[in-house]
Amino acid sequence: MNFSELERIRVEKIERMRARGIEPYPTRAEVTHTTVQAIQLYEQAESAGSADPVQVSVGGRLRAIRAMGKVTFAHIEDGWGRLQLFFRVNELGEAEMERFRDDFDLGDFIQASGVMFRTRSGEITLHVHAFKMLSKAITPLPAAKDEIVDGKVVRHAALTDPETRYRQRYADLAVNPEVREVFRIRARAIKALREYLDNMGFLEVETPILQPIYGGAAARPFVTYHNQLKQNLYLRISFELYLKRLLVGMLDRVYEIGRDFRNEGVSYKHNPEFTQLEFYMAYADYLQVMEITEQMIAYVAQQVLGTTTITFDGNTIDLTPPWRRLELRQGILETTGIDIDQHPTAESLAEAMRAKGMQPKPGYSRGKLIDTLLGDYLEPTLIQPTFLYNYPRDISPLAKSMPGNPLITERFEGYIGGMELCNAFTELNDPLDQEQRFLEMGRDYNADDEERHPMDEDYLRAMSYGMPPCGGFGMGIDRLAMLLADRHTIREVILFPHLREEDRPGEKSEG
RNA sequence: GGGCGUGUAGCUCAACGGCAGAGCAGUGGCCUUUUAAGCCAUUGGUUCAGGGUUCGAAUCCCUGCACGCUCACCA
Repeated sequence: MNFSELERIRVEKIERMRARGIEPYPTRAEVTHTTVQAIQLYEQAESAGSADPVQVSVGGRLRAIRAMGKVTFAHIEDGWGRLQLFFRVNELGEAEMERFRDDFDLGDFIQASGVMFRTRSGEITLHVHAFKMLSKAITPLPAAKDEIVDGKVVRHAALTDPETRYRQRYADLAVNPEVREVFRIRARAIKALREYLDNMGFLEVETPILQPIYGGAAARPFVTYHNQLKQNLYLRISFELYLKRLLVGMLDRVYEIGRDFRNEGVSYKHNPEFTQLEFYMAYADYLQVMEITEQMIAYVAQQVLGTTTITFDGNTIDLTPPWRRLELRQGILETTGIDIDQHPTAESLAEAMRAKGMQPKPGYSRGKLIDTLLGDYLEPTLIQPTFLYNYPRDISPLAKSMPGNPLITERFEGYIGGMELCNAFTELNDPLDQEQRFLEMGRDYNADDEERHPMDEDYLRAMSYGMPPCGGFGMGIDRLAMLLADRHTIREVILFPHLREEDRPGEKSEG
C-alpha cells in the first residue's frame, strides 16, 4: 500500500501500539449496547427515578474529539446513532488519558465502557471508565464536522464529489448517514413488496440469469460464453418468458425480484444492471393487475415511510388508490393535440407530427412514433400516479389484443414523478398469435441485427401446452426506491453503480 | 457517440497571465462539562496527464483521461 503522510502517521501509531503490547485489531469486542440502546436505557432509568448506575459498553467510530486538558469529549457513531463520550482524568488517570490522546484518531473504532449520565448542557453521555481500540483506521475519513441545529445533525464539508462517493461508497456511507438511510428505505421497500405478494399467495421463484435466448424486452444483451457447453449465453434482459412458462406448469401466482442486464446507455434512470420485480397471476387481466399495483405501491409506501403521500423532486405526490386512469390515445391528444386514432399508418402519423413542428424519426413504425409522443410530451407531465392504458400492438408483442380491436393491446404503464415505474398487460396466451408476433418483430428489426430478437421456440412449445389467461407485471425497483427516498438519479439508490474503470497508478491509458 | 461544464492540500473551496491560499483534518503546545469547543504555533501541493503559446501558465490553446449535466440510444 502507498501511504500518504497522514496515513503514515497512523501506521506509526499502529507500530507503537504493538510495541506496547496493544493489539490495534483485536479479535473480539465486548459491546453490550448500541448507542441508541444506551441512551434509551438511561432515559428509562431517569424517568423511573432510579438511582442505580446505568452501565454499558458501546462500540463505534470516533467522529469528533474535543480534548480540553484534563477532560475530553468525543462522539462515536454506530449503525444506529451517535453517543457522546466523556473522559476525565479523575477516573482514568493521567496515563490512560494520554493513551487515548496518543493512540486514537477520528475514524477509529473504539469500545468504551462506563456509566451513563447527563452533562451540564443536558446531553446524555457515557462517562468512560475503560476503553480499547477495536479497529485502527489508517486512511482518514473524508473530513466532515457536525453541528447540532434544532436537534438535527448538520454535517459540514461532507464528502460530496459524486465520483468519489460512487467509487468509494464505503466512505460515502461512513460519513453521510442520509446515504445509509436511502439504502434502508430501499431494503424496507423490497421487504414490503415481498410481504404484499406473499400474502396474496404468490410464490417467489428464481429463474436463469444466463439464458441461451434472451427475450421479454427490447434491449441489447450482454453476451458471455460457456466453455464446456461451447455456446454463447446472454445475461437476461427480463424474466418474463421464464416466469410465464411456470404458469403453464400450474404455478398460478409467481414472482421474482432480481437483476436484469441491458447493454444500453446509462442515464439518470438507467443503469446497465438494475433490479426488477415481475409477477404473473393466472386468471387475472390487466384491470385487476392495475388495482393490485396501486394497492401494492400504497402498501409499500405506508410500510416504508408511514404515509402514502411522498415528496419527489419538489412535488407532493399522493399514492392513495385509486390512481388516475388515462387512455394512451386521450393522453397524447391532450398534450399534443394529435389523435392517434385518426392516423392509422406511420406515414399519416409522422405527417401530423411534422405539422405540429415535431421531427419524427424517419423509418419509425407507427407504434414507435406513438412511443415517441408518449416519452417526449406526455411522460414529463405525469407527476401524480397515472395509469396509461391501451397500447399499440406493434410495440407490445407479448400482450393480448383487445377483443374487437386487434391493433390495441390490453397493456398499461404506471407513471409517477414524470417517470415510467411499471409495465403490465393481459398476457398473450395464444401460441399461434404469439408466433405471428415474433415473426412480425423479426421483420421490423430485420435491417438491424443487434435489435432483432431470436425466435424462442421453447417458449412457444410451452405455450402450446396451454397457458391459463393471466395478467403480468414488471416494475423497476430502483425507480421505486428513487421515488420513496426522493433521489433523482438511479445511482443514488444503487450501492455500487457502474463507472468507467478507474485509472490505475503506473498504467498509461491508451488514447 | 454528440454538445456544454468541471478537475487546485485528506475534505469543502479560493486564487483566473505575475510569490498557490483559507477553513476543517493533521502535527506541537495551553485548557476539568465541551459539542462546527476555543486560543497559540505549525506541516502538507506532479494545480488530472501530456504537449504548446508566453519573459512568466493553476489561469490561454491543443490532445488525452475521469466525472457531472444534457441530447441521442434504450417497445
